Amino acid sequence: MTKLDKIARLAEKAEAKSAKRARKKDELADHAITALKQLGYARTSLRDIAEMSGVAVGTLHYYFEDKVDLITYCVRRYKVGFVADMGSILKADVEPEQLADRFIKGLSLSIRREAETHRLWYDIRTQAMFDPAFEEVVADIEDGLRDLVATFLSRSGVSPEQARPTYLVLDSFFRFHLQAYLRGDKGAPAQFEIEVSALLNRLV
Amino acid sequence: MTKLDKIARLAEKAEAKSAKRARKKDELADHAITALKQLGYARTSLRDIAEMSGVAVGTLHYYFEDKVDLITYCVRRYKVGFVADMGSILKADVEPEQLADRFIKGLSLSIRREAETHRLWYDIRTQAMFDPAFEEVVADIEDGLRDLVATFLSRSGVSPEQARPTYLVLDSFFRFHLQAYLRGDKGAPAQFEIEVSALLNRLV
DNA sequence: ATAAAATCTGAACACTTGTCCAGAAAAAAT
DNA sequence: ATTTTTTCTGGACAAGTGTTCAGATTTTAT
Repeated sequence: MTKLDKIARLAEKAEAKSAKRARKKDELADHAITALKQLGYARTSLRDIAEMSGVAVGTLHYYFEDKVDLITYCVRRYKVGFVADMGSILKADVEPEQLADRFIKGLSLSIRREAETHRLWYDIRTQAMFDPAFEEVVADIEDGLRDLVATFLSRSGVSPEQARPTYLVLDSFFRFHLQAYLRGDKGAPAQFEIEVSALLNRLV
Repeated sequence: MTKLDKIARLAEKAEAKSAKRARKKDELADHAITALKQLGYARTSLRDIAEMSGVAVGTLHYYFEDKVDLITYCVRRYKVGFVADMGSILKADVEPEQLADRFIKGLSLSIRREAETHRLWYDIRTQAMFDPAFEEVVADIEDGLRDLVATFLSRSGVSPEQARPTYLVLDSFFRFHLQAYLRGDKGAPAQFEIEVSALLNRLV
């Protein structure tokens, strides 16, 4: 066995190790998210998360620097997933007309399915107004969302300059009907579809 | 002195007393707001507020039921003032063309002048997604804001049905540029004016 | 089988939180 | 001037917070 082989073997081991650690981090983050989306950022303690994960408090600190590190990791993880989900809708080969419809339906479905997770996003986004520790992750995610809208618009033949304003408009309707849905208004997602369709038709 | 006179006198006293109490409540609330807008809902303790008011913690409980009561009182108080301010702009006798301009300028000025207070509003609005105790005050204020937009639209000759969607759009731009402004982007309010003007011109 | 390294535990720490309340201080009524 | 009522104080309380860390446990390497 040459020296290079040895080094390669060691590198492999190290990688496998950090991959395992990453998997465990994600596993913990997933449990943390289930806790966070129920209680919100301020009301969720590390003990809540530890209990939810079936793990001792110390373990959380073994994997995450501190509470902020844990929470930003969680938010990033979930929102990346959301952007990917919505992105896959746009990748499917569909006619431009159907595209907008699918996009909107995807969003309204997400209100129904992931209402609690989305409210966590709005919680963190608001926290960022007070705590600079959240500024970066919020800006990153908001960029991702804007890009998502940009690809949607470019596929619909609209100038990409409209990405930011369109994102903002979509977001405000999304947030409003999410709020209504959380308050018990089961018809909110359908209403969301109607109102946003009307708005996009005027734009596209 | 007749018996009726006596009763009237007593009623007067009672009224003066409760008026005095109301004034003191408002005084405390104003101090509380200065604390809340710096730290946000979750991070502001009753001790912070007490210190800011130059008063002992017990005094706060003498005037307010509990923390939620105090905070909702504060939010209501400040937002009512904001709606009144904006409403007075609409009451002035101006041409419809100037109206939109004035309205937008008023909003952008408020970003500059009351940035911290507005972020408190967004904080509470998000809290309402988790804590039903805030649902009522948030719904009330949001109704007030929608009505504000409605009167603006009716003066501009736009169907009042557009009030809700227009409010949502204005809100999203307001929130976004407020966030940018708080992050240090001094040009955000001006940008807000430009973007919203473009949007309203298309609508009006 | 043994040693070493990584993983995990949960008690302990120092601190903060909202709330309560006996009693002091001030104001109002008599 | 005296009593009654209102207003206010600030210490005490129980519960909860994030963080630390010595040591137990498990996994990995030799």
